[in-house]
Amino acid sequence: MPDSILESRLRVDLTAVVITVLDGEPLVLTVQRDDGKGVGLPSGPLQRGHRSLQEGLRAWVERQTNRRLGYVEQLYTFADRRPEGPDHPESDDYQAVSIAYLALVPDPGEDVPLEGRWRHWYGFFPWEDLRQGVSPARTLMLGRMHDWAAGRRRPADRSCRERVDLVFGTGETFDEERTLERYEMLYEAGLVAEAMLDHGETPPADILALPGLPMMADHRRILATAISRLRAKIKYRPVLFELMPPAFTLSDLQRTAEALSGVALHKQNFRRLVAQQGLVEETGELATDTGGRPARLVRFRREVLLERPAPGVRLGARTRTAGA
Amino acid sequence: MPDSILESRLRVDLTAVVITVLDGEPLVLTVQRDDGKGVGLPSGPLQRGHRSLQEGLRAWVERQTNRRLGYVEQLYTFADRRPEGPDHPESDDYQAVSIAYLALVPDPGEDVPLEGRWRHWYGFFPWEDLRQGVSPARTLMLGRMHDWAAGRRRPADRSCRERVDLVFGTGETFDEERTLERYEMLYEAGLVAEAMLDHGETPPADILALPGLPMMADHRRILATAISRLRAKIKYRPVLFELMPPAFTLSDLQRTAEALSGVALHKQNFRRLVAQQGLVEETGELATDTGGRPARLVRFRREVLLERPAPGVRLGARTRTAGA
DNA sequence: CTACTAATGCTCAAAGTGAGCATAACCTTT
DNA sequence: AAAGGTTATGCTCACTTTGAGCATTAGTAG
Repeated sequence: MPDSILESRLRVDLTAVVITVLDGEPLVLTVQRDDGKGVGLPSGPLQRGHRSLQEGLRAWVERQTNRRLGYVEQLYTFADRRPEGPDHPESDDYQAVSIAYLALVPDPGEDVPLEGRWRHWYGFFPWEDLRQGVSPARTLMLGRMHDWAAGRRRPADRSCRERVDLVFGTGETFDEERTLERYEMLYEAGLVAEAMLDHGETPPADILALPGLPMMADHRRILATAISRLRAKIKYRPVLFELMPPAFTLSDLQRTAEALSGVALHKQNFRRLVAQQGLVEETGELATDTGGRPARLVRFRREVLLERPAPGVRLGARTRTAGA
Repeated sequence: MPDSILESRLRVDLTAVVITVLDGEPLVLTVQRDDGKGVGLPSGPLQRGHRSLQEGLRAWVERQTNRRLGYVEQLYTFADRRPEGPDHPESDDYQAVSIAYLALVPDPGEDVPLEGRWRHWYGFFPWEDLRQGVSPARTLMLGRMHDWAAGRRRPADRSCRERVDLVFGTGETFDEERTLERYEMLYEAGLVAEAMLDHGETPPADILALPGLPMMADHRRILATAISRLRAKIKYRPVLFELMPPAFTLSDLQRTAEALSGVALHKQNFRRLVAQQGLVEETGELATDTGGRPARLVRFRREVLLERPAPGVRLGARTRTAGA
């Protein structure tokens, strides 16, 4: 078969995971699709007139959110396939290629009308929030994964159960960066509603009742990709500051880091790392609304971007939580 | 203007950076374009029948190289624009979206006929090889960058010269992961032939005479992206072993690590790190062709992929080279 | 004035890292 | 067979980075 017949032109979509942190809670910008497909990420086709992929995305999101995006980085490119349900037998064609981006905006406030809505990350991934130790949602999902693992024989010498424990982490060994792996494992186990929807089935009530809101198409997977990337990246690039106001306290910074990483951090060590690396400088002012001793206000030293090779906010030790 | 008019369907290309290491030299698979565009990376359109993007790429490269790809990872998605030369005034359309992948194959040997050719990395990026200390090519390019920096006034307080020194590294501070940044800086300075070709001009002889072979379109940039990613990744994922034969010596492994990272490593510390992390196990055999004391042969412990969260080959200290 | 809260300062042991000396086991040459 | 070259491997030691926690400070609320 000559290639020219097989080749096809495709729609190219730009999809945005727009993240912010408000009052210590990580939020993602979502849109509600009219066609009943549910909650999704803002997304639009690459158009003539977009000067570049990233410019296309910026234009697209700014039109929707009325605010300029600061930090934007490409995440991953996915090929959406037509659903393989009974309606589309043997459909071997792509619907679109979708290029996903991660964008960070500082505290959005409530002043600007949004076409779309900020939602909590952990509404979609309740098992990813370990800040208060183990959440009931995490325990429940881990239990379900163990049930699933028990009912499987894997060819590998490592048992499936061990794999689950490794990826989900038992207590101290939770690796916050493996959000995507955890989602994919849950998907494989059929514990997320999308796994059924993708096969054209209606998820049974007991799946829908599990913690974790679904999203349309593969958007929850894209969000998981974004979370994994962001959790890794804050450690070696100063992206955290893209989410901060011009002046902030070290505790604010730590709260933001904890919001994203989903774990509680050791306070003294966190500030030691931030201070040692010269990531911030004092403004000279104090924040008096702390409830305790006033905190010094600091600002990000933009110069470090030019000075140091990998100036991330290394997170340091976590605080030990009883049952985490 | 309604979106539907602006929307366009595009060709989606899959581009592969296929890497191997042979006798301590890092190689990349290239193809020579008939149309006189020069050397490029293997690349082909996404076709109906490809089950996924990655499968498309695998099929595509396997057909060309007659060997299965092992490790494959998505690199980045680029939008190629129509050249803006005099022939295409105001052309505001994309030629294609190109999704680039990084693939690793073990020692290719010479047995299989290739449509394409393995070429040395450092033929395209001579300034990236610091294994023997500073190369003349690096000194030359750094000097040219200094000339360029001297002729510029930047608004930032940091001088342009300091930025150059930071990204290129002076002696001890060379950061091997910043290959892409260095390439982009050279591009900005007009010191790579592509910078002129992209503007429809013929590069003058003195640019073409500079070290570093050009590639067609933005393929050299894609290769730089791959090198940056790979140099970073070997430190926290055991991808190095994708390039090794089933049994190898620790010196072989180190040579491969040095080939990729472009720096010479401290031997004893390198083996300490590899040993401590349990990345390899002994086969019990010895390699007697070392020229000195025979080396123990080891194999990669695939189990570590399941055991440890980030089992990379941390590179450890570099050997101090006189003028590096 | 006291209790409470959060910020900040400081210590200390354990682990990880950079650098280099010393020894072992093979080969080739004398 | 001994000497000398070459590479592999073992080990030490100072220094830095990290994990963890104690102690003190400076506000607010009663």
